[in-house]
Amino acid sequence: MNALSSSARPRRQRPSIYDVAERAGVSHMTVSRVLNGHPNIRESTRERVKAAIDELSYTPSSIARALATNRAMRIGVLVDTPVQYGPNSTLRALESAARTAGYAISSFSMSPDEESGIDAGVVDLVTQGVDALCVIAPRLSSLDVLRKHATGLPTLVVKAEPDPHMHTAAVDQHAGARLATSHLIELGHRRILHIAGPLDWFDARAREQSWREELIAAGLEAIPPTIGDWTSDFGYEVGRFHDLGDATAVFAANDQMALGLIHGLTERGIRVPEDISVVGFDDLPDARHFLPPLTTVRQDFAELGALTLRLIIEAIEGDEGTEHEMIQPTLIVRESTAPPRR
Amino acid sequence: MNALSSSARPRRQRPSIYDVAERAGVSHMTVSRVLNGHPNIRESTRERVKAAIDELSYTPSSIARALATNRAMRIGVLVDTPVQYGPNSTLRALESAARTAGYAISSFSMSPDEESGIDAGVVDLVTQGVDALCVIAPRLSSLDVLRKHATGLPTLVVKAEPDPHMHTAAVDQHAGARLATSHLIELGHRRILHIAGPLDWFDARAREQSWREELIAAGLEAIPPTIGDWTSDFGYEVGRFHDLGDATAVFAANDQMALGLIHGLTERGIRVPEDISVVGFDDLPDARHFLPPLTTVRQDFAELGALTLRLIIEAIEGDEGTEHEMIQPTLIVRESTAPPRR
DNA sequence: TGCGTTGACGTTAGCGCTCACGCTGCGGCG
DNA sequence: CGCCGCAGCGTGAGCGCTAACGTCAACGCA
Repeated sequence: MNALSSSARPRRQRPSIYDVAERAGVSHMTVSRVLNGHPNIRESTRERVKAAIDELSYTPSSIARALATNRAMRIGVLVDTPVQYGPNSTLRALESAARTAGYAISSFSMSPDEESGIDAGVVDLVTQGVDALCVIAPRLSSLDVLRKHATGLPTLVVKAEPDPHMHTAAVDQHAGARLATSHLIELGHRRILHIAGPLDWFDARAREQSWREELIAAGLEAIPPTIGDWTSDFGYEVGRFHDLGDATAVFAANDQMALGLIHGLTERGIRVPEDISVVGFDDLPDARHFLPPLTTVRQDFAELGALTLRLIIEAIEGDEGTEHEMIQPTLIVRESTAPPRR
Repeated sequence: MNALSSSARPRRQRPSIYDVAERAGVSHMTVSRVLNGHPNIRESTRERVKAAIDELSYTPSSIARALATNRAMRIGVLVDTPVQYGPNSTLRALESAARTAGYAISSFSMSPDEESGIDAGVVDLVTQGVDALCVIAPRLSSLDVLRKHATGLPTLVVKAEPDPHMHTAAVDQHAGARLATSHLIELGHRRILHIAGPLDWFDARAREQSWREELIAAGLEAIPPTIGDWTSDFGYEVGRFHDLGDATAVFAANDQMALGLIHGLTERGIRVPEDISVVGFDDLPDARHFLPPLTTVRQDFAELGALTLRLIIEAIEGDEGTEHEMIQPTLIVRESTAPPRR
């Protein structure tokens, strides 16, 4: 220790492990061992140390620990448009799961309007010294960036298709879209439109693709989908102004576009579900109070967060190969769907 | 430097400042100076160092820097129920503002269902070594906990009333509630109900109080408000089952309760706005597509985030007294309000 | 009695930085 | 011509921890 130990430590900052040690009459190393639950510590000393710890109300510095162990116990999360319900919920669930596992989260949000791209995010998080990277709701282009950067960190992407180069976890988007589409088919609909999300999003692609496949499997025609941007504004435009032909049902790629769609249709005098049935995707907490209450596909984000974290930790510790796991969504039938009248 | 410098550094981890120094043929200190933009570096050496930096694609370790400077460049944010639009937007805006100022964010979410209270959050963030604390959308009880813990860190609370002990910033909730209420009064309504948020939330209290005051100032009676929980489910209950007396208008403390309320009213055969006008609070991105599109009070969360960050940084650097600043909300009139028919 | 073993600690070095110095050479000035 | 001063670097030490050893009694066992 240094010379001015017992008396004047310069500024009364947070107490260090040495302060605790001195107070308990042991070496700093013993304190460290107590903190980390090592064996071979006499019960009496352990208690002395613990007493000193809360007399000083000492908290270990995770910064110093990170420097010494080269493990920050921190996971970096890149998340696209976290104002959206899905990404935000996933992030929250992940944060909660991470905390119980002793990990902290650093999230880097990318808005479409900000020009701070995924590159900047990766650099930012690497600088922060995270132990792993997780990407939520990525665009196709994100993966190229990730591959190019080659951080050397374990990386997991939340997407519904496996990837040869990274770990993946997701709610099964394909199954969800099939659920929605087959529900409409079973009700008797033959002309089923789709309002897709931006097709540079994996989730949007998956939903569009499985909608199409389900229609074809039923011997129905897949009219080219309308490509939206996830917003209720866009759904409104479609409902208000687009030519819907002889369609009797619409599968919207998320609840917000479904909401806007219903608004637009209603203004035009088209009733839901009497004239047109509408299915959404996500099950927003408010979807049950839309007018009419929305039939939609529910994703269990809490479970997704837990699953994601589990895979990330496996990747940090083991790092054998690339894993892929999925969670099954469920269909929630409410009042925005009905059999067609014609 | 240590003996095995030039050849075998044990494991090819991230390069350190010494690797850069060696490659540029200077001392580590010179590299540090270049990194921090110190003067008194010859232009030629600066360039050599910069070249070495991106040949090695070196990124400084913010962990080591934090340990050395005792400044983590990190702000800890405690946020209540971040699935809600308001708190989530504030958090995002704060994150974005913080990043451009060179700060990172550690957020600790408290859900009502998790028992991880604010105490746990404070300890967690202090352990992470944050430079300041920020509390978003707090309950009354949170402040007691904060005061009790006495972290010694600069602390800012997002609430509409000044506090003698901490910095505060907020959207002016009182002004917002007055805006909503006076709008209804000006339309000619005399019996104006209020569905409040949980009264242990500062924001809920402020809105309730100013609704009341505005009514009294206009010589109207303030019927005791219904106390809700922010959810559309609750709004639905009220709309569907509560006795509304001879009220012709309702001011809901947030958009979600307004949405549920309209749903409930509609099911009961009460039309909005013909029979009852409804005003919300928040201006959710989807509120313009509710049926009918919702009249509501908009809060500029981006500006709030920027303001909050500015005050926090002032607190970290200066720390004189406690400041309080507010942002003004605006009323967005849409179709859920109209003059009463009687 | 001698010696290995083990429990219960202490000592030292080092993680990647920054801070406070120390040192050198060169220009200027009395 | 001597000396001061400053630009332009380099040298330690130390931030709060942990990993890897060292140490030293007590104990067991042949």
